[in-house]
Amino acid sequence: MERTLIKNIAEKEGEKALIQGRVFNIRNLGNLVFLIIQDYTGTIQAVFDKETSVKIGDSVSLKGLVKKDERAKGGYEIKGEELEIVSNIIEDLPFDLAKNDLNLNLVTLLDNRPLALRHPKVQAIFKLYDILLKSYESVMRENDFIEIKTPKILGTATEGGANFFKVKYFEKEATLAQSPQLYKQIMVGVFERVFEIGSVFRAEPHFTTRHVNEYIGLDAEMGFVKDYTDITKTLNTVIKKMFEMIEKEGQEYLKEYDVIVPKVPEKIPYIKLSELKQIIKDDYGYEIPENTDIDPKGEELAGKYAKDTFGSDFLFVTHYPASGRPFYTMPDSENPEETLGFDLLFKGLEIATGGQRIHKYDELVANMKKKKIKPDGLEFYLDTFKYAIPPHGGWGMGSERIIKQLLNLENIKEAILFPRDVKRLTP
RNA sequence: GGAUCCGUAGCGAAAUUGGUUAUCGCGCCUCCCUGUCACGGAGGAGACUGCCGGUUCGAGCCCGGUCGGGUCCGCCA
Repeated sequence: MERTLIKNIAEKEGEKALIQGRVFNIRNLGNLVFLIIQDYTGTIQAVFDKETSVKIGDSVSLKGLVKKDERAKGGYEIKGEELEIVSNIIEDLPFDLAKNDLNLNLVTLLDNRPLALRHPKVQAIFKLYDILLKSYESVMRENDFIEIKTPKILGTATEGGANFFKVKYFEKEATLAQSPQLYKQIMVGVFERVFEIGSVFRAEPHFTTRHVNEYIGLDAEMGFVKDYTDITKTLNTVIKKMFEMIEKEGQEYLKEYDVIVPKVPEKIPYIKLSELKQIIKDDYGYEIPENTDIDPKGEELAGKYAKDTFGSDFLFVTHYPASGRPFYTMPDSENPEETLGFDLLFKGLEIATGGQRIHKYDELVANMKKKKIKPDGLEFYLDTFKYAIPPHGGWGMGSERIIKQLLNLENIKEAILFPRDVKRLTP
């Protein structure tokens, strides 16, 4: 008999069906036993009138008559006839998967990740993440970007500094990519519009709920931009489409978290960093020191400001000071102390960073000198600019941060299957 | 890296000011139950309170050390 997926059970009404899945819960009422069976498409109740030796967690294959029954969740149930345990647990599960909420400490959740992922509410995060990745890919393609994959093992750190991982590479020392930055810029000179979904490695020893040492970046780079607003406008469109797709396709999973997908404005409000700092000080009484980026408390207030003033969960913060931005960032011609770099905040958390880049060779070399960055190992990148790269720019987005903010997760690690942090290298 | 907090059955928590046998819920085991859906009921097992040392008549609780972890800051997506 061919397997019937649980989501298709209605098609088999009145017939005998074969269901394969895992025993999610057992409710034993004596001479009436309910088994809740979970496969990758959903759960269904099977009724047996004899007690079996089956245990929660076992993988089973069962045959029975599919009946419509209002008393069962979902309206259908299976009158069980044959039950075969195809793989049995040899140890009791360490926590109760059958409860509505798993209610585990983060450490327990992550230490037991393969098991915890069997819980529908945990799975919902990754179903939504799947939609998110798909939506990014499709909206980028719609806008003529082509997908590229750039190397993650590099000879030179992308952006200098000490926050990269060193790896042994045969006789040489290599580093793991901190971002696809240099390669995506090079590719602007080839395809003009490119995007990448790829791993990013950061060796910073951070201990926060929004950082990990490996994450998936949603990058993009585009050529022939008029100025940085071409980039923010494109990102605005991309985010809007992504959220629309998540809302359309993710209802089943969103409701697990009681979440309403926020409306992305047609035009996400913009504000210069310097003005934002002033507003946070004047309106919210919180002072951020000069010459620094906004701190987490400031970001939270910026989110509040965007909501209060524009009714928006999103806010572009522009014109970051040159001192805090990487060497390839285009300075503002009206004020070289500031750059044409921006951040995108979602509910008070930075989810993307981007900007216009320097496209002229001489300016790039000069800026590197100014920032005291040696060109050693970066020749392949710099040389590209000798051959007329158009004005361009792009962004890098933290995919897991979007999910964290969307579902109001306490920790970004909940949105990563197998997160890597300072303390955690397994599972 | 700095600051701060926390380690109590498999899981999640409680334990008054230092006081006698460490409590509760879930799970587990045995029994009862033909419409449960976080099933219900009765009974039972399961903990050297992370580890080492100290103070005290007495330590889960106070002190020192050690190991493990969380959160915030810095940094960033």
